[in-house]
Amino acid sequence: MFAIGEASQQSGVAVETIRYYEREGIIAKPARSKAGRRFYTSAEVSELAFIKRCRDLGFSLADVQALRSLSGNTESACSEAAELGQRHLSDVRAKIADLRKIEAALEELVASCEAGRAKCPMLENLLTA
Amino acid sequence: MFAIGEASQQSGVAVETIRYYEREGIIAKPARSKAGRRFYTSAEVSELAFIKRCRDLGFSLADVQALRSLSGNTESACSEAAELGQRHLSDVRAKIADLRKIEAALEELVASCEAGRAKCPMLENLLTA
DNA sequence: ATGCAACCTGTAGTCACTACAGGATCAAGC
DNA sequence: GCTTGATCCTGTAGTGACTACAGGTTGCAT
Repeated sequence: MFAIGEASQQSGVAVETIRYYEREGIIAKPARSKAGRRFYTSAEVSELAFIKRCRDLGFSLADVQALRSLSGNTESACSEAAELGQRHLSDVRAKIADLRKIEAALEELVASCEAGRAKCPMLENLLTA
Repeated sequence: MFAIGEASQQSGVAVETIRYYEREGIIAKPARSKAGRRFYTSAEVSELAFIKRCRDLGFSLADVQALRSLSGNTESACSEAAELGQRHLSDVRAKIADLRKIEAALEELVASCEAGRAKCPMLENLLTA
């Protein structure tokens, strides 16, 4: 059994975030000491680590819930998980494409900028595009 | 003078968002009709369009404020604007790099997934990485 | 006994909107 | 003059996923 600080260190999820997950019903309420302190089993710590890995991959908490419910259900879980992953991958690619457009536009804008002019080409562009 | 709906259409900023910008002090309070309806000059509509262009490039509202204040001040405005742009460009590039890592990880995870197996490799990976 | 780190609850703040609810006003057609 | 429907108004609450306190309690080491 691990106190919340230890669970945090082992899972990589911040203490405040663990409490937040509990409040939001994303994880089950853990055991408590007589004085009211939370204690986590190693299975619960692993669950937090699972959530962390999913979040690091950019899955929403709703997706994480869905993935977690799949991990119990062996029947066709894999294709559903793959679908969720695929959909998220598409989102990520769309975001990359958007950011690349922004990157190109910013490069052009910044490049057009030379110090000391009366009128800044970057600002002019933004003002009158 | 344009009503808020027209100002919205011309600038591309949603009506609710225009009111939000006013509440937050990002734009000045516009003229009002006797009945209390907002009316915008074409200069104010251009200002909204400027904000829209900046937001579309991913600048924060704080950055937009900074850029706007620079557009009045000709002295060294350009180099400051360029600096702001450069910094934002770095942020964008960092985000792209993050998303590319996520993209690669997701590709691998999804590729490892084949329907019908008892254990889903994607879920296994997420559960026990 | 004392100090301090770690824990507790509860609330409010972040960012940039977005979505109502519940009502007032305006312009156009009949 | 009346009705209809679009547009407008204020004010508040919700979004996602945390993060940051304030103000207090507990646990452990010295």
